[in-house]
Amino acid sequence: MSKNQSTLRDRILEASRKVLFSKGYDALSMRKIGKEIGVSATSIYLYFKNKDHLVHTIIEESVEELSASIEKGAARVSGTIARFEAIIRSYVDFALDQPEKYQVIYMVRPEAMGRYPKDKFRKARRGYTLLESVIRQGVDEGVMELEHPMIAAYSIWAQLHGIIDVVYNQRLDSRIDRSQFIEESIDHIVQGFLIRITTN
Amino acid sequence: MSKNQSTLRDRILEASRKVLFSKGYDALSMRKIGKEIGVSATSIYLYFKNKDHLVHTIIEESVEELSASIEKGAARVSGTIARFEAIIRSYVDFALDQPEKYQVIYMVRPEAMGRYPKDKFRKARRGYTLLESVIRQGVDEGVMELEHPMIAAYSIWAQLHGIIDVVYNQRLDSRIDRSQFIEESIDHIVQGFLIRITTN
DNA sequence: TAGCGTAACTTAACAGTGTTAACCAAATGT
DNA sequence: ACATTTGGTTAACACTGTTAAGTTACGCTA
Repeated sequence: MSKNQSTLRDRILEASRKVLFSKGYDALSMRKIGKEIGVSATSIYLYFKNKDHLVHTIIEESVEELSASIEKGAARVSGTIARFEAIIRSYVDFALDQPEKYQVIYMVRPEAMGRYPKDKFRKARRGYTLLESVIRQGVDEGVMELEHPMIAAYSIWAQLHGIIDVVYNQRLDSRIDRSQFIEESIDHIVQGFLIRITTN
Repeated sequence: MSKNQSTLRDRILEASRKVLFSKGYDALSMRKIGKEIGVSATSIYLYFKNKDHLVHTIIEESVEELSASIEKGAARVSGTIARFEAIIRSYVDFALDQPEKYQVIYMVRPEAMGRYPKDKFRKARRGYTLLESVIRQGVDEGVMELEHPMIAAYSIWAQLHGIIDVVYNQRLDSRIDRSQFIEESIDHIVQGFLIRITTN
């Protein structure tokens, strides 16, 4: 009676992704997933330790896609600054083009996160690692001026996340045009890292 | 038999604040609040329409305090850039000094938010409004160069939020010193808005 | 002073949640 | 042919937010 060619684990993931992407974390319930794919809720526990584990698996998928997307974007151009900007652009584009996938990455609060720890996040660091090396290159070439490339990389990440977060959580003033806000924000962030001669 | 001098509504808020600040949103349950203050869970519905309304009330409190704190910080200094920096500092300091109060502001996801809408957020805009006017002043004086002060103000807000969010959600690399990260991030953000002569 | 109205609160219940323990049937290995 | 494992099930526990209905006690008016 194999409902489908694909394995049950895959069907669980697929169904979960669907409701997670469309209705959000709170709407994701084990019983609903089970009903959706015609199986008892408890069967999910045969493949996932608990709900957090299930969600975390999906998050990992998205993180992987984001990383890949950034690497691809960076590879398309050459030159340090161009590459610097390309990485930033790729991050933002991913967030805008695939809102669901981006949002699940930041969906789960750290409390629940703690149980499935850091080593899983090595992948997440891929994008940031790339950014850091570009920054390091920029410093060597003298187009950027900063002391700690690693910190700078994380800082950019955080600032971009803040921008996207505000947009998606609708904390923007209604008078502000979404994409204008994003474009100008990117500009400011980028400019904040390039070398300058300040008047005074 | 008045358990306390204070009104029940106040006692509900106090208890809610306590668990919200210490254990987080997920740990906040109507029954627990009731038990904490020796009253049935349903009594809460006499003073708050539902759980969202209760939480929202507490959020408002915190937003109010943040706004006040920023205004106070801005008033302490004079000069446009000093004031610009003071606002940013006040925001960050509030977030760092009163983590619980800051975090509740961004605790609730927008879905649940939708029901208690925007007019309540006018207060939240007070801090941003102040920032916008300072930026406008900076542009007039020629120390800042940007096209849309309103957008810029929102952008700074978002970037700062991103920084704090990353810190609190422990998405930072363990090798990075927390306060160093914050200090350098502030620097970059500020520099991103001051006037400059880029060496191409 | 009796009676009414209402304010403040409670109990019981509904429908849902994550998770565990115990059980069962079919497939597989020897 | 028998034992073991695999892949699933049902029932139950202890929670959750929320509603409806019931109760108690106080204040006001006649």
